[in-house]
Amino acid sequence: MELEDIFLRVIKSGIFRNRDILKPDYIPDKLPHREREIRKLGGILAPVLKGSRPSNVFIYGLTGTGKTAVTKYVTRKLVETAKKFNVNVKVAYVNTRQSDTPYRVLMELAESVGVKVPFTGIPAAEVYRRFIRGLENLGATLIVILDEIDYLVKKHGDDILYRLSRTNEILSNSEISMIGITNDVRFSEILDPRIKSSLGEVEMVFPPYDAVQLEDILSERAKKAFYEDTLDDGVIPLCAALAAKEHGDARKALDLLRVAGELAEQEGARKVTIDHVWKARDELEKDKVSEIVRTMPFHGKLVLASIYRLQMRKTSPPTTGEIYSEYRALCERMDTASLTYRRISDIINELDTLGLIEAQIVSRGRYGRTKIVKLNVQPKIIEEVMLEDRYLEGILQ
DNA sequence: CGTCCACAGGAATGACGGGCGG
DNA sequence: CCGCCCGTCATTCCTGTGGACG
Repeated sequence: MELEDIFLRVIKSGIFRNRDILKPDYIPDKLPHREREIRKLGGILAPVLKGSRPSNVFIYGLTGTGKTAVTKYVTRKLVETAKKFNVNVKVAYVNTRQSDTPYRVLMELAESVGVKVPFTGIPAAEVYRRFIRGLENLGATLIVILDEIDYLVKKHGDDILYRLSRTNEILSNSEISMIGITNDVRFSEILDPRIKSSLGEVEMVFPPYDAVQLEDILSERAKKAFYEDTLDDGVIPLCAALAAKEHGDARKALDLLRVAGELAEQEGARKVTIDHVWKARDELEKDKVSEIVRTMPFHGKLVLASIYRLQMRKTSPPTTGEIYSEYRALCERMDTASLTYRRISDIINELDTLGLIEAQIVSRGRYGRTKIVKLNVQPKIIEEVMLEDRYLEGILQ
């Protein structure tokens, strides 16, 4: 198929009215099945409009349960209202998975109050001081949203949470109030009790969506995103069902629907079909994996290849020890110095957090305690992705 | 009921490159 | 330009542990 044909098809296609509505960062004006949460969070933050500091809030919920969307939605409305009543409210949104060091978090906070800070070179304490100074100059109430906060704490401890939670004692002209968001249900267990009580003045839990609710969400957005009669009957239910299997992840459901639409468009189809949804599922997985693999350090790729090889060869899922010897053998073949066992153990954990594998600690009694590892993506996709890298092609054989 | 396997994963430390402030 | 501090990756050394086996 010629490239120009694809362009023409997309131009002529009557499928998408506005595809941005299905993108993950789009915040709709209606969030179905989250009305209760919106009202509750709104109620918690409302006191800021009368000049008092809102309680800190802690929000739990699995990925794609609307935590971020609800928080952004409510704080956006809050800022709008504050403007009308001439109240000085600022919102700082930090995703601590992207900004995954205390330094970078402080940097983003500083930037949210208009202070520029270099990427590195100065002590974190100095960034903190500049942030405080910047905030005092504004004389505002700053609502700090720390999204995916468990990433930061697991990697770097809860020091900055402690510091941030006590910042109000230093401030005279301003205030901060915090919203912590996490998808780790057991996160509070690893927190220092002092931080837990100050950060979790109010706690909210976002339940997963079920398939029916996901259908509502999709239908709501599809009305605006697609032209009428462009979706086959089964499309939305299938997207919803697939996402419901992944613990009711609405983001996943929207991705599926959007990519299915894009595939239909590129084919020049008049309608989005169930088939497009299945293809979309494969494509999303492949994109995820190849993105991760591309940015992974070399030895991470070798470890992943080792796991793949073992899984193909053996019937029982491999353990850390087996993976390590396989990895050593691969290193030898590639004429590369191997890393230590300890490091590989960490890399396996990293692959786990990235979602490429699923690692589970098991005790086999007399025969020791280890971690058994399973690939969490289709082997076919690992193959495709490894072939893209010319240093790695052939490594799977 | 104690032992002991096969690891998990914490702590300390070091090498290294980037980007300051002086 | 230098010295300093940073984050990142890696090594070394280490203590901790669930449960089948004897």
